[in-house]
Amino acid sequence: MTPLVDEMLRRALGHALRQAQKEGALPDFEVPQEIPIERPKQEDLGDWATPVCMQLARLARLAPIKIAEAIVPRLDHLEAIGEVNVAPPGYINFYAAKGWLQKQVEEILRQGAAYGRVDFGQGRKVQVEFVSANPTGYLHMGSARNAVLGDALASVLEAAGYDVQREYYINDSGSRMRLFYETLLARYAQALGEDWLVPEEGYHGADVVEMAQAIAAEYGRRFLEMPREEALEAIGALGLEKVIQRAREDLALMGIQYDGWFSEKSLYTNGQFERIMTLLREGGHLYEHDGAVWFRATALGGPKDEVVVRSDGSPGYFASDIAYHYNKFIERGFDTVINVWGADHQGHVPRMKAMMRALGLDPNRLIIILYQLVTLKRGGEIVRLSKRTGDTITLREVLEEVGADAVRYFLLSRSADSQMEFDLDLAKEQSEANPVYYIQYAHARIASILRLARDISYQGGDVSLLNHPAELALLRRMVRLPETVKMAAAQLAPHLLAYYAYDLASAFHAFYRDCRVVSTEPGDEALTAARLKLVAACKIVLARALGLMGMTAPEAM
RNA sequence: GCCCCAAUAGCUCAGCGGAUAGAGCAACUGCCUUCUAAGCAGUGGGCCGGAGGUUCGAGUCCUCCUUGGGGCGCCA
Repeated sequence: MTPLVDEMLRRALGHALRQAQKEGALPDFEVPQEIPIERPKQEDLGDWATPVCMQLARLARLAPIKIAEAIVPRLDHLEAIGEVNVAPPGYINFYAAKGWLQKQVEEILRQGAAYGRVDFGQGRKVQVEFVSANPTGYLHMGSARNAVLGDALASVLEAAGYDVQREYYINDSGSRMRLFYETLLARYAQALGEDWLVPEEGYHGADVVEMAQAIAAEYGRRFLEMPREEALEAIGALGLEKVIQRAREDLALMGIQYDGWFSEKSLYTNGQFERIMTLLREGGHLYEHDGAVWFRATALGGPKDEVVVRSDGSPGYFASDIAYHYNKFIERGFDTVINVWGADHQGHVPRMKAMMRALGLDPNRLIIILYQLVTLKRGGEIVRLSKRTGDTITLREVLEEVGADAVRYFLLSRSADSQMEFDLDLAKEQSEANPVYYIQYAHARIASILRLARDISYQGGDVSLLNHPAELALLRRMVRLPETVKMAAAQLAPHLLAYYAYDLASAFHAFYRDCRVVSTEPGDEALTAARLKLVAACKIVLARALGLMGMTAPEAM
């Protein structure tokens, strides 16, 4: 675990405030629970700052500057902090101690890939469920943002000290699947020369055609010779398997590995659904109307009641969701569950919260991350994404065209609730001047330096020689990884990583220009060793930031 | 009609209620005999959609309006 400077400052400030009150330098007032610590916008104003004295001015009935002057002499000494000063209208500014910055090089090298881990989550069990697209065809570009967000969020939470499980929910039950199976059977028949029609509401994409052709090639006319229901079931099972297999492959191409794939159907075959219905009925949350079973969501803050079991006896997807979340919280014991959904599912959120209350669970333990939909552009035209009309661009196509790293970076560098355009042509054209390469290039440059210095031993390098402004500026960026991880976890905002990584790369490139690492000048051996240590540590931090975003850190470009 | 998200530089977007609002792309000017020029240094570019309000302090919070996206099914 890496200790966080901002937390140490908070403690020191709280202590100093109380001390000043005890000694009569400040009047009695309640010391705020959370003392704000910020990063000043301009570097010359310090590495950390607190505006707390402005907030306290009214409570203390003193000028902010006076409060600051009472606090500063009573601050505990912190190894990380050098100079402390007071600036109008009442800021306390803290400057990182040079010796501490230099020492972080050793610390980063010692921690290696573990650098940046913080103890924010305290081991709490969190599940991140993401993508979970209906298995009615290949994953398309619309799922990419979900995949990237969910995976990066999971990585960030892991680094922040949570016990994280990544899960994919397979919606292998319900009316959509029926349509998919019917489409597949029709396409299969077509592949065998039969004159079948794809259902009007079915899936008209090329992916189903492809799967049907593969099945026809492998199994021949077998499914045409069975009764329709039997054929649907048999070919459906094959289709589902192909879709899931393809999803696994596509996600693996982006470096995404799940811990669990959860089948919706299993909720019905193992009695889970029946148990939860009994539970809800006993709790008085269900009633019958027009032959359907309804959930009384309005009694629990929902905008309207919801159908759980349709009048034809088939459970709706909300029924599954209730059973599924019961399983997550009660049976598997997650403290928090995060579901990543497209904004087109926003209407489900209130009923999910109502469901939590019905299960006797704190609704805040279920966090739904809604991300705004991505509009895809090609040739200046907006591509409408719809699985059913078949007007799609598959995730695979985009990965092959643009590359996984670029897809991840672009989709990750915007906050979830901003709508965004993804211009395929632009992403390809600009790939040379792309931020992705800018960051990766920094990593590759370091790798190249370390290759050149292969025979130089720098273990004993003296970090106190790192005094050049560019070296210290780089160090200042490097040591921000832990707090960036914490902030990204606290705000569930992995896009902060994208900006951090860019900043870090930028500091490295500036350093690279100003400071020669491997020097052939006689007498430079000690400085060379120190700088090799610095860049080796920087490489670790860059790789870590890239890794958290699921991007590769190339050794050469 | 009601609900959710957004609106910041020409374009794409950052900006945890605090100091002089930032970055990339695009435009313009310089820099490769030395560890990768996919780089560096610099210039120009802003009534932070509009109107009120809260606050010592608002791009950030609240209300209303405008514009764009998405919801409001016995679909998911």
